[in-house]
Amino acid sequence: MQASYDAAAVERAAQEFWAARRSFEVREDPARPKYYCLSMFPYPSGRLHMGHVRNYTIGDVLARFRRMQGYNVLQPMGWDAFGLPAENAAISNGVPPARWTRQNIDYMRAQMRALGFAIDWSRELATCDASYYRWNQWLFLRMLERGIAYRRTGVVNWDPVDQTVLANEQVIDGRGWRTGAPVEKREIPMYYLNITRYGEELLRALDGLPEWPERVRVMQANWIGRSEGCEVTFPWSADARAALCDAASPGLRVFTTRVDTLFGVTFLAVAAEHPLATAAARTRPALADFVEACRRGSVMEADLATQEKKGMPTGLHAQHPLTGEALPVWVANYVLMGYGEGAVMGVPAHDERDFEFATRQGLAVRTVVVPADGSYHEVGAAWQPAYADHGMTVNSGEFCGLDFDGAVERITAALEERGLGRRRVQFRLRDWGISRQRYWGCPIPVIHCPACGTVPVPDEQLPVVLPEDLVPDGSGNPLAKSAAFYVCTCPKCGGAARRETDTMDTFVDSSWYYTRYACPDARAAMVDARVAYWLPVDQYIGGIEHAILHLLYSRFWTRVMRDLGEVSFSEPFTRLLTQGMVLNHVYSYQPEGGRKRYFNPAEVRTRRGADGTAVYEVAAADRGTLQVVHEGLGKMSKSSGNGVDPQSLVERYGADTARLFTMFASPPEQTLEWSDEGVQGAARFIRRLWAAVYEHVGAGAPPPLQPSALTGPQRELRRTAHQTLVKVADDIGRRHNFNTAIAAVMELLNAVARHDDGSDAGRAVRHEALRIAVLALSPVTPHVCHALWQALGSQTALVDERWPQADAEALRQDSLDIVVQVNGKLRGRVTVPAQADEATVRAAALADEQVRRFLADKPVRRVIVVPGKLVNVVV
RNA sequence: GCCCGAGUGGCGGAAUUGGUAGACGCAGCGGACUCAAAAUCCGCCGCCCUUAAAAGCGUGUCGGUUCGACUCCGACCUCGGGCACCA
Repeated sequence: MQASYDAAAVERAAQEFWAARRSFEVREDPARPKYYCLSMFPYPSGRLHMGHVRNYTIGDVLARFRRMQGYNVLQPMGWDAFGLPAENAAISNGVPPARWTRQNIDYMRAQMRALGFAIDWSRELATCDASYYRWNQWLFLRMLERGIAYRRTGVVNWDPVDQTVLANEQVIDGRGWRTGAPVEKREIPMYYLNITRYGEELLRALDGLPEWPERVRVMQANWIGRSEGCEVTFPWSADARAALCDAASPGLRVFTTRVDTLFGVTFLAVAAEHPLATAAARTRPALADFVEACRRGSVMEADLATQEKKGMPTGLHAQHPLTGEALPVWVANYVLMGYGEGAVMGVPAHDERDFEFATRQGLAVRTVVVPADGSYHEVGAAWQPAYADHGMTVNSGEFCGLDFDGAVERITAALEERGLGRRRVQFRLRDWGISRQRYWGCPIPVIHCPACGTVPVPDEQLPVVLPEDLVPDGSGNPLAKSAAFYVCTCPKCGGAARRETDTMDTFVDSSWYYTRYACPDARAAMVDARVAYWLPVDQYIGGIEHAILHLLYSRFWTRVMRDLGEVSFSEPFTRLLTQGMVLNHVYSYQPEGGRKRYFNPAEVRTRRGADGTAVYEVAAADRGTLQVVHEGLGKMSKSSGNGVDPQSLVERYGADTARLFTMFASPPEQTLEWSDEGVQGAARFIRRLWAAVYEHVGAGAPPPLQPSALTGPQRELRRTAHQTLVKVADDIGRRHNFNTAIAAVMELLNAVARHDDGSDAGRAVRHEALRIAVLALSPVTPHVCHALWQALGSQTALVDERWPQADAEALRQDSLDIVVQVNGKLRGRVTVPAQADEATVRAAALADEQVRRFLADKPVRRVIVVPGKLVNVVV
């Protein structure tokens, strides 16, 4: 054994050992319990960032721990290889996305190997491989057959200068990112997946995911947004009927959850895209301008929700379904075409948005619900949240004096009788639009024939292969300009036809990759029998930012596969761990009138200024130093220039130090603050562990441990070691708090360092303690532990070692320290035998001198004894 | 705007089911070793008042429940994630 720790040599040796033994390649083994441990696959952006290191280290710790517990552990890895950044790179440097992506994958794979993850690389896949995405296409065709996939128009961001569709990310302050032109909305035909068909099931099944974080389930439930309400038809007045020229339309249909407020309706409002708005705009230029104005701006919900509530009357009317009153119909920008019917009934007295709108437009406010406690009888001039509460109906004709449930029931019945309403469940969840007008994605397998219409590509012609030599230039999809791609013959009539040039949303790729890992080489089918052994995923690890979309789409896609008989489970991920972001300090400098520049914290030096406050400086290229501003902590990102390159970290300290620091600095669900000093602390601990083993081994092999013949301090160290075993297993296996598991091993090493005992028994106890420390830390720092395990004289490889049971005899305690409080304040401590009963503990507490001082001569009113912990004396 | 989180010493964090607030680490201070520095080892380290001890105060703010609250409840403030075409 080397006297000093050489991370590079230790890590190379361990990785070569694992590679030669193919330690992490796994097969189905029905005799052993399986554990499928999966981290979200990365987008191959070029290099790993610290978020990846954190994500994959968490997964690796869990995978290695479960392996030690005897599970047959699968930990695969792959690449979410389609997406926008490859096109952006192509625009700026002319390299085809395929080449850029594959180079990035090669580089990042090497980085991952250097970090020593226990990955079965034989299962690696990339979503840009035709052998993978052909099954996206195959399943899409099955969905098309069943009506789960369908075509309709949808709204997109349109850059009028580049003549291209923009992603939300490419819209900055309502303008195109490259052209700066104001973005417009445009309706184009797109493919949708009918996820709302599964809305009810996706919502209910959340209850069957007890090992998902509560907040993720809540977010998904809110996203699905099931609400029970009523669909109400307001019959057209003559003016609206005339304008619409649609005899089939009986009236304006709205959805409401508050049909109890029906008598408070003073106006109706429709979205700018609603057919009535279009019809009314034909004869009213001002309204046409307003509708046109609503079409400008982005399609993002956050923008729509924060914009000023504007509206304009259509001049048309519809009739109240029960009173026949003529109600004005407005166009309002806060009504969304995508939700419900694209029209709402306006009840200013009992809905905050309607109240704001009515106040601004001078529309009437009619109170129809009052609280049971009589706290108000009339809605006032300023909005109060209580106005939206359920209460008792008033001013509602024959429906007065009813509570919410009663009013809903009777009013709905009255509407049903007239054929103007019915109960309905409405979801906030919308169908999933998967068409992207982009090149670097999975082609949608349909053909447009002038004679036959839209024709699915026959299965035997799959995959529709994406050509890999095209280079996007920012002016639209190059597939749409590539005759070699789009010119084809119709599979039905054999005539000339045009291939669909839209590609699929990359969320499709990531909706089932975890299933394919079970059988990455299956050629004849999407999945095969091996899936039944490995799936569902036992532990999924990834960023909280995926809490809704990716996880919901995966749950949906899995159900579609289930209904097609491809898999037999409904939920793909049994346990979910959502890791927090990695943060670092942000430093910037903005010259007057110039552009703000960011500086990496590694370049910034801190010193005390004349007044004692911190001054931050960087060395300027030309002369002297430049004073920069500390903006606080921010997510590590290219744009803030505050990233830490894992590569240089591994080169400087080794993979184990990188892994140890990221696991120790904070619990996985919380944000992680980068700290160079913390990294050094992690490196220091590994050196200390190495030195302790080196020193111990240098004294020769100790004799076998005789547990029954130990001194007090020897028993104490042994107890600490076995307690550590229990705590680390619980912290890693149940709590996923790796930071406290590591702290426990640090405490054990501190105890070993204090254990200054050269006797045979003392050395035997130390030997056991060091073995336990190395074993317990091995999921986190596998390389150095691999070497130390050998140094401690083990015949077996650590990677094949089992997690030992703690020795109950070693854990046993003879006496306990009990805390004594007087009126809830800590006043003393007493030591009692471990078996002492409540009366003994109580007597010992009351007899304690410190305690008696605080009791003085006051009568004891009550004594609370918490067994094994504390006594509280109340006076 | 809507939905979901988080706030504890100089710093990262610990306190697992309502029961000792500050484990472990970082930084700092003092000491040992060294010609010296680095590394390493030992000790101290919430605030306040103190020679010291003891007392008092203390988990974003305000209020409540309880013998007892970082933990539960209500209101507020600040920071972060998501909002359907970034992944």
